[in-house]
Amino acid sequence: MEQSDAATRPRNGDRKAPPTIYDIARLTGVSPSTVSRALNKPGRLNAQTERRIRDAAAELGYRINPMARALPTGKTGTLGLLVSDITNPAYFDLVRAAERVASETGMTIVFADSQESPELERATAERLQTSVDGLLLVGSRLEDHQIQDLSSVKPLVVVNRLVEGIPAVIPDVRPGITTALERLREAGHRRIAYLAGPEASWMNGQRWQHAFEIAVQWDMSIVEIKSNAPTREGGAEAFGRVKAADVSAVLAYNDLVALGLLRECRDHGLDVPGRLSIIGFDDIFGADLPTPALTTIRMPLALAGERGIRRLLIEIDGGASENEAALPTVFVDRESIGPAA
Amino acid sequence: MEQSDAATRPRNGDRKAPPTIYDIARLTGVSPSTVSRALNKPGRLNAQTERRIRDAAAELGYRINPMARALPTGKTGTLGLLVSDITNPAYFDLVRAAERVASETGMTIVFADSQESPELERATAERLQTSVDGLLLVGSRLEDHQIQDLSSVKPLVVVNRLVEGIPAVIPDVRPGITTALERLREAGHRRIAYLAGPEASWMNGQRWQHAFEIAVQWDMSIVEIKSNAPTREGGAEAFGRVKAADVSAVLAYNDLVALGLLRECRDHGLDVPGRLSIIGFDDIFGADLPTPALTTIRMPLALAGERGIRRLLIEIDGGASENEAALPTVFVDRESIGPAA
DNA sequence: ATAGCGCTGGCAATCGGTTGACGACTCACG
DNA sequence: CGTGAGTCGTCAACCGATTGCCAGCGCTAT
Repeated sequence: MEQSDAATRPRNGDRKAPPTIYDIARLTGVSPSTVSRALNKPGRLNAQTERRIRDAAAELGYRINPMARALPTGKTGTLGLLVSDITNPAYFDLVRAAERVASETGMTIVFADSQESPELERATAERLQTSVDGLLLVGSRLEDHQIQDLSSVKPLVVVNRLVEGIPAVIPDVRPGITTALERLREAGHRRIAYLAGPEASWMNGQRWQHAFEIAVQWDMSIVEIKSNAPTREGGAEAFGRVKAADVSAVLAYNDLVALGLLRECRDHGLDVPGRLSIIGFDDIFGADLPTPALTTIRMPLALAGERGIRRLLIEIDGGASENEAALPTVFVDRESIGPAA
Repeated sequence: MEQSDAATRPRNGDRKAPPTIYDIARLTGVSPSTVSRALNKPGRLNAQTERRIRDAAAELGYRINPMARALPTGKTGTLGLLVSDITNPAYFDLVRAAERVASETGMTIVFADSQESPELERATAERLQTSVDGLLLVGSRLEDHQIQDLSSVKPLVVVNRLVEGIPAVIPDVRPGITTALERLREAGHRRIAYLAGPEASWMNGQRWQHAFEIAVQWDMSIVEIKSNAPTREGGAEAFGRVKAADVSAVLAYNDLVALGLLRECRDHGLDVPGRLSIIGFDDIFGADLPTPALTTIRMPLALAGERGIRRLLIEIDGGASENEAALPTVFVDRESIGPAA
């Protein structure tokens, strides 16, 4: 592999310091405070002076130093985004949407992943808090009081989680689950299983609870099957228990475990959807790839990311909290469900 | 959906200012500068004084204010990560590895996505540069001179790209492509196609160039087929042109286009690998999901992310640049190639 | 003529740390 | 007992912006 020549590459010492408002002030013969006003209090100054200063700033290629501004104002222009597991494709769209909204409003996203570890999540959250204006916690595995503590330091919004006293953006899983169970019922399924996610996940609780209620209401039997991890491996590993449960359909915590289970079924020659129907959750990238393509319940995660950031911005401004319309989930029927065996 | 009660939620005014070194100084009866030294120059002070100060700091729950530190030192403790498209699963592992290494060394990652737009990439890079110690550009779509300009402002490392005078981390595509074409040749393929990626992508050039050289060397014919976008849609859209090209195998720019093409073949009843063999690039999440599972060339992207950040840290320290061992790609044989029709 | 006002722009303090220079103090040694 | 070498902690300047307060100016209204 070719290597760049150290002699021609700019070393740290070579880089010239970027221009400051003092440079502009000197160039235009005004004081630094006037420059500051010209740049961020339009109208406060004489129009000509302002023009002159702006031109000089443009000419020098001036860019404000966010650190220097942060000191007196206390605003860093930065938002923290903390997700439980970045390698879960479910978060891709959320992250991107969040990043887009943030940069549209001139904010910068600092980003971290807690790798499903509550310890790491707490430590990271605390570290980030010193340098951001607010924090967006997605799929937090912390306990309620820990989240409340964090919220007493800096504005904070949670996504996929409900905590007393904390602003939240939460998709409503009910419509998706209702439709899904309706379809299963129409197809003759009477015994189904819920393949669970992490216990620390609030969203897992929601999914189980609603599936349970609806199943009971419709006279279907439902059992909860544990999984080791909310990943494809976790789903594959649960195969034996699913088989032993003697159910005709499985609703999985998320698409990752559904995909893992689906693959394991294929490898063991268990026909899906002939012998077993499988429904996932999230509608992640790749859910439509296998044969049969995965039937799933789509979470509006890009929207959740956008709403989360907007909500956080309002929170930072000290704005009033308004009730939000719920973000509905939708059932996406593909190929992994069929008539009960 | 339940809504949190605005009255009980901490509003901005409620939050108390975090402790500063001045608070610690007052508490322990020393001067602020002594506190500063106690905290970052271990050994510079009397052991007892240092102890007393550290204890007081711990008791107050002191956390350093990164902005305040950044001002005199010029070091923000932050690294910028700019990828061409965050929704490409290829980058997930890279991003996560980068984040992990960064936080191990106490750095924070600020993260942005340029959505395949050079304009946006440049603007974002410039904006980030004011608040980071260095920038990692992954799969940049900028022109060489633009990258060089950026590099003259702050330390910068590129991944998946080679630019004169700029430190780079680059997987070596040769081994993977060589093995792949070897297999195709053994399987009797003589006419193959390269389904191309974005012209602004240096990596696309590499892949084409090496595939071309090796094909020529082995007396296989090879044609380049354009695609609209490096996505599944782009791959699907190229189906007609692939069919018209009368080749028995396709090497795709990346797994996304390979997957798109594969799906389109299935939908049109073109047997893969019976009538057409397909090889992807990257080995992204989901490549093993379809039937047939996608044969591909794996890029060591997590490793690239890690190396990229380490290299950047060295660059920031003004350290000497050392030649790096190349990161080899490996051929992952799954189910999408077979004997030539 | 003068008080009063709005418009402009400067002064200086401030945010929270970092760091070079320096003085006070201790101690050993000749 | 005087001196030189360390050791320890303080002083004060500084990083780059923001902002409350004030002064000078020209103008109008009384």
